[in-house]
Amino acid sequence: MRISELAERTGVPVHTLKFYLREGVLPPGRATSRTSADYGDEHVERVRLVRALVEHGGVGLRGVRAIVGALESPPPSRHDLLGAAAAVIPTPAPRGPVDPEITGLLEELGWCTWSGAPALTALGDAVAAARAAGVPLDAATLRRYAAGMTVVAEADVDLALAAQDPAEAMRTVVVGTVLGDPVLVALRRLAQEAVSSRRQAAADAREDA
Amino acid sequence: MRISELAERTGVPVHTLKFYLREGVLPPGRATSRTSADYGDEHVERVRLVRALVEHGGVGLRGVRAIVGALESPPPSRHDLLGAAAAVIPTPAPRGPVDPEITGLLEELGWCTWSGAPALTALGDAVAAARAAGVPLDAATLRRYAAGMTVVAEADVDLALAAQDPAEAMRTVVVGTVLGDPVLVALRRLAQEAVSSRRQAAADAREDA
DNA sequence: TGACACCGGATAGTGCCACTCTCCACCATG
DNA sequence: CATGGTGGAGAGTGGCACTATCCGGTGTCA
Repeated sequence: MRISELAERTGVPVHTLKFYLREGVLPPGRATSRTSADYGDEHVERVRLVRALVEHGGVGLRGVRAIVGALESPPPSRHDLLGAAAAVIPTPAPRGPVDPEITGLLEELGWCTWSGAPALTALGDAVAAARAAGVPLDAATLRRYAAGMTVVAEADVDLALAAQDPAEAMRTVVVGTVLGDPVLVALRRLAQEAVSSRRQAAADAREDA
Repeated sequence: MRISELAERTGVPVHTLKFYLREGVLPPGRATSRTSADYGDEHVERVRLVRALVEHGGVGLRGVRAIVGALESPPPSRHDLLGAAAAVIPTPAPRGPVDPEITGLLEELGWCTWSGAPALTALGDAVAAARAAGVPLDAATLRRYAAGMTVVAEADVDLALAAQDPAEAMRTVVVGTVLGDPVLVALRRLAQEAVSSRRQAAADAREDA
């Protein structure tokens, strides 16, 4: 198909598609002449991926470029998969040292991670920011958070293991992680409401009794 | 203290503080003369809150203004607290209708939420985006996600109930929700790694046997 | 064959937003 | 009295995703 049809099918303006081509997040089509190229279903899929990452994942085009680059050359073995995925998932720049309390907590959980891992510094910074803003985020709460995220991570790993080939597993891990975050955030809001109203109902029942 | 000392204590440039004053996210100090004002510890706290929300919460100044406005006039009763908090927490604009599968899932969980709630549409859009990007996000996985987030939400509600006064509870809910998101995201990454390596170890052990 | 829209490619411009700088009159402090 | 910080307002900066303009070439239909 031509670029105009690609635009029509994806709902993305032609200008933006050209921009994506220039930025290297959309591979060029098979050139049929000097001034026209042929795009296939894989381009439609790619455009949808890019849009989802940008709009819902909050990923910049630099991050998208890294992700699609990794998806195009997936690691051969399942073992490196998670490392390769972690290397490609955009993470906030580290802002400060990690509180020893955090590393202690992770050790206690048996989550031995290489000190300096992006997710570790991100955790340290996020906890420090929350506390600086006045949230009483104690170790007990963090442990409960960790328990909840373990449930989530089990589901994540199962989803990745269900993939047929390494390329699909890679896509599931990377894209599922990035686009799964907003899903989890929304579920957290809904769960807060549900838990709160359940507690309220229980309190009312006690009051009536 | 004067604005320069406020800048020094918070590490935020004077120009930025003036900007925050203009944008209404930082209340003016007590004027001691026509060209000088006095700032207190509450200003230091507020600046730290604003920085945390902007830098780590990814909240824009418009959202920060809404949040600090709500924190200054907290609801009197605990009952409205969650509603008031939900109204103030920035949510992505709804992009499309919610898949009936999602609403069915929530009903099944007993999370009866007003159709059209921001968190509900956000969930629908996030799931739709993930699926459009090729992530096989099935209902079973969503159920597991919901289970994990229930654990998180229980911790959230307990944290809010531990607050002394409604104002502190409000701050804990709103700020804890916004700044808790990056904490959870980081924990998810670490949990994925931990779960994956645990599974790997188990598989190796089976192989050796 | 010729008109014409469309194609690719490159350059420049837009809008948003958080921040930063400039300028000014004024006052506190040495 | 001189200096420099202060409050206040406007304009400028930089990053980034996108959008518009322009160009020569080309497929297509009359």
